[in-house]
Amino acid sequence: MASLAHPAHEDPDEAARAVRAERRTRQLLDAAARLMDRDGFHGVSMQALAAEASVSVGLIYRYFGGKDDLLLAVIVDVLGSFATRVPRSVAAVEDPVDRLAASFRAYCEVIDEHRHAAVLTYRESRTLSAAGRDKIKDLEVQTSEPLREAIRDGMRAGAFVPVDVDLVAHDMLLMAHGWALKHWYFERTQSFDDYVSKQTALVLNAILSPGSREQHQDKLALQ
Amino acid sequence: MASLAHPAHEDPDEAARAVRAERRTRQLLDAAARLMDRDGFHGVSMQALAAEASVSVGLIYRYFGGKDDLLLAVIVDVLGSFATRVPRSVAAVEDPVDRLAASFRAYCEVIDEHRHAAVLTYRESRTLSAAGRDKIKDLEVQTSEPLREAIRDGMRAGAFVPVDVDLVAHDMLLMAHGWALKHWYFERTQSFDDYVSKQTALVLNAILSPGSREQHQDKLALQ
Amino acid sequence: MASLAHPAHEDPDEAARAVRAERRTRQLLDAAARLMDRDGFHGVSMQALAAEASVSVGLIYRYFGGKDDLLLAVIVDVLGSFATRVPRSVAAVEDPVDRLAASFRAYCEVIDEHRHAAVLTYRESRTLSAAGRDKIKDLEVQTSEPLREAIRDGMRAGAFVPVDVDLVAHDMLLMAHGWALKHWYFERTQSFDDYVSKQTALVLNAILSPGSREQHQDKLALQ
Amino acid sequence: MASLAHPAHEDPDEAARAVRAERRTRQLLDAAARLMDRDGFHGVSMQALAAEASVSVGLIYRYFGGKDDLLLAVIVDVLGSFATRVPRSVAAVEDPVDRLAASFRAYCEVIDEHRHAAVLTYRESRTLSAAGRDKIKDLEVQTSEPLREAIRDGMRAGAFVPVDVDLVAHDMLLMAHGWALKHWYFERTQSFDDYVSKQTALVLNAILSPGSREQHQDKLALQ
DNA sequence: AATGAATGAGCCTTCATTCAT
DNA sequence: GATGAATGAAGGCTCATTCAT
Repeated sequence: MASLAHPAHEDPDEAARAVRAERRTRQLLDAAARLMDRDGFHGVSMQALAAEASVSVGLIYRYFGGKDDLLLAVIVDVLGSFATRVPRSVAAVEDPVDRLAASFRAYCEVIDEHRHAAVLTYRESRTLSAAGRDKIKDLEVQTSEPLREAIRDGMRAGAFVPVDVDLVAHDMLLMAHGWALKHWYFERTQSFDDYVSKQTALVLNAILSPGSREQHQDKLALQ
Repeated sequence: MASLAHPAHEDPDEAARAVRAERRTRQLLDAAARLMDRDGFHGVSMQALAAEASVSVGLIYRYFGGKDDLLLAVIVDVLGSFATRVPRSVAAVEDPVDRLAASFRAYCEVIDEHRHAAVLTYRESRTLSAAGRDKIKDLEVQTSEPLREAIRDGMRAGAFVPVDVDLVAHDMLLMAHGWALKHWYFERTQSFDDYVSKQTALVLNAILSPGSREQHQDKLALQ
Repeated sequence: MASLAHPAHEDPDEAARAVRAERRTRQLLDAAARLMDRDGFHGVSMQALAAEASVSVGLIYRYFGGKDDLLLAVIVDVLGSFATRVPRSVAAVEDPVDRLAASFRAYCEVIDEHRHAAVLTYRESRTLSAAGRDKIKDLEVQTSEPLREAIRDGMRAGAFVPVDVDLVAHDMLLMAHGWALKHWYFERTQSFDDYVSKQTALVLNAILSPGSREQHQDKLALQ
Repeated sequence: MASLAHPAHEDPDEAARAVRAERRTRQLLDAAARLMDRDGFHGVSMQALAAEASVSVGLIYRYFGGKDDLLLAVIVDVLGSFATRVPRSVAAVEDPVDRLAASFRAYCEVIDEHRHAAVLTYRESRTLSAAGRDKIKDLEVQTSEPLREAIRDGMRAGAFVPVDVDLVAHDMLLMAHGWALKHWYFERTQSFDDYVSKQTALVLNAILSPGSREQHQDKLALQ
């Protein structure tokens, strides 16, 4: 915000400060995600967080309004990764079917990387204020837009049979989160790649129109 | 002691006491599920719980070892409903495809009825002791057995194409829980029945073998 | 009290009741002493006590006014043992020196038998009400009277040199209690008999008049 | 960290902090001893203690692990006084008899000054953890070493007749504690000095060898 | 006389938050 | 900006005591 008022190129001090602030924020966000994943939101004390991030307790309050605020920030931060990463992975893909597959894979990758924070959405949502919860719901809907778009495009192009777009997108998101939620179960029996491929195959088998099946034969193996 | 004089099943005192204890347990379990669903495990104080259940704080500790123990009991209680209800709903169904559909519907029904407690599994698992977590994992696996069995039978009978049984069962469980997890989202756009029918259709479209599709035509509508 | 109003031989019911009450009281007092010795007054709950004594919690309140009252009763009970046992052990002993030795031995024996409760006097005195504390102080003074009397008689007879009677009696009481207080230390190096003999020898060496030493030679060995 | 830039003994920050911490610890230890003496360990609540020490409840936990830990610290603190004060009072005394007398007087003085805390050893030992109890036993043994040494030296030099060193030392310790334990009784009849002199006389009368009595005539008056 | 379910005040402890330095 | 000592409200839990049966 400050950087909007005083453009960086006019005040080197300001700029340096902004950079430092950015770094601090990252440092805290990462430490928080790490700890909250391990011990749950309520299992992490501000003092433990300060220790993990190697700062003083007081400093956390310079960057975040309080513990709840921090939780919200952590969750928003992950959801932000989807908004950044997924469109990037999909930008060049024309074919809607390939795009759906690529989006799904991108989701799964982000979740795999943030397995920490991904589950926080499920676990700690009740902790947030109504306002925070609404913000997250919005972001979740926004975030799954690439999936919905691919499905809609595919339907329009006749590659997919007509389906309830929201429902299918929701299922795919659930499948992506499933990797984090039931990681304890699947990690013993299959690799991340197996998981993604098989789930993609299931979805495509369910919604691909008869005429498109041959073209995407390679993505339909269920086992 | 009394049971030596009068066999346990006849002793009116013993029996009356057991009944009262049962009622208390239910009363507490229900109040706990209700409150924990609304405020999260950590958002519920034992005093608030006592008030909700209209008992004193101390009494809770006669029936449960502590707050953690109570959470575990609430979760186990729901999982127990699956073990009781699902097999009953499915007992008479011969055809594996119908059985899969019926099982899924039964799961969804139980979850719909226990929407409170169902999400606790996701939200509060980190709170549990390692032992408690293991117990729940076991129960979850046991609980999803009817789904897996139907899928296996269907595959053997040629009704389903070959699939990763665990994965498909897991996806269906996720879909069932999805009704509770994203209830805030779907309740505005569709009824419980719609949700179940469409999800069933998606699964069957994905795994039904070409030869069986005609026979189950009525369950394949995706919209 | 009731038995004073209605002499036992006139009302067999009353008598039987009194006997049962007596037995209950003993049962509770013993259980309390046992448990309080092991876990300290505050470490014993009324429910634990009830269990140890194989009665219900409520019943304890029929016999004692409450927990504090029970503690007082336990302590008074032990102090009562002194009043009963010590004079009996000493009744026939004429010689003041022998009487002092016999009294001391009797004290030590009672303490050894009630090692449980003996330490309660030291440990839990602060728990008692002022009234209770005063009662115990009185009993303690009364209780040590045999020692003081022997010392006084011995001084009068010329067997002991002139000493501060109260102080010597107090020291001997302390020595007797020392067996309970430091039992953990001495039990490894000496028997009860050794302890009593040596302590007696120390006292006699300290206060025996020169002219009486020869006569009590056998009680003066310090090692 | 600071100590890397400025050696610990020069760093004013570090030093100031240490001093403040020291002061706090004293403040808490003293308040605890005072209150626990008056009301017993279990009679003192952490809130009452905080009030007495004029700090917040939470602060106590920065300095001590908990209530039990604090009790242990109070006791260790007193026992530490013995280890510091007694040897100092005795350092220059050559003659074993004088040394024994001086040690005993020093013990009594420390106890008189810490009358509060001294009795805690007797009263609350059962409250401590096994580890804490062991630590205290060790310290008690260590602490009484000056007495034992003086007795041994005196025996070797022929000033004392042969005695059970441990037992005599134990008795003297008991006598010293007696001043605190039965203070309510003796304070009415005699001064601290009287108490110490008479007790010393009793011990010396008991164990001084015939040949040394004349030389220590002045310390043998029993009344 | 006896039971034991039920109560609720009060305790120890934690931890989000503040503020003087 | 940064620190960390200090605060105190609130939570989980225990247990002496009561009372309907």
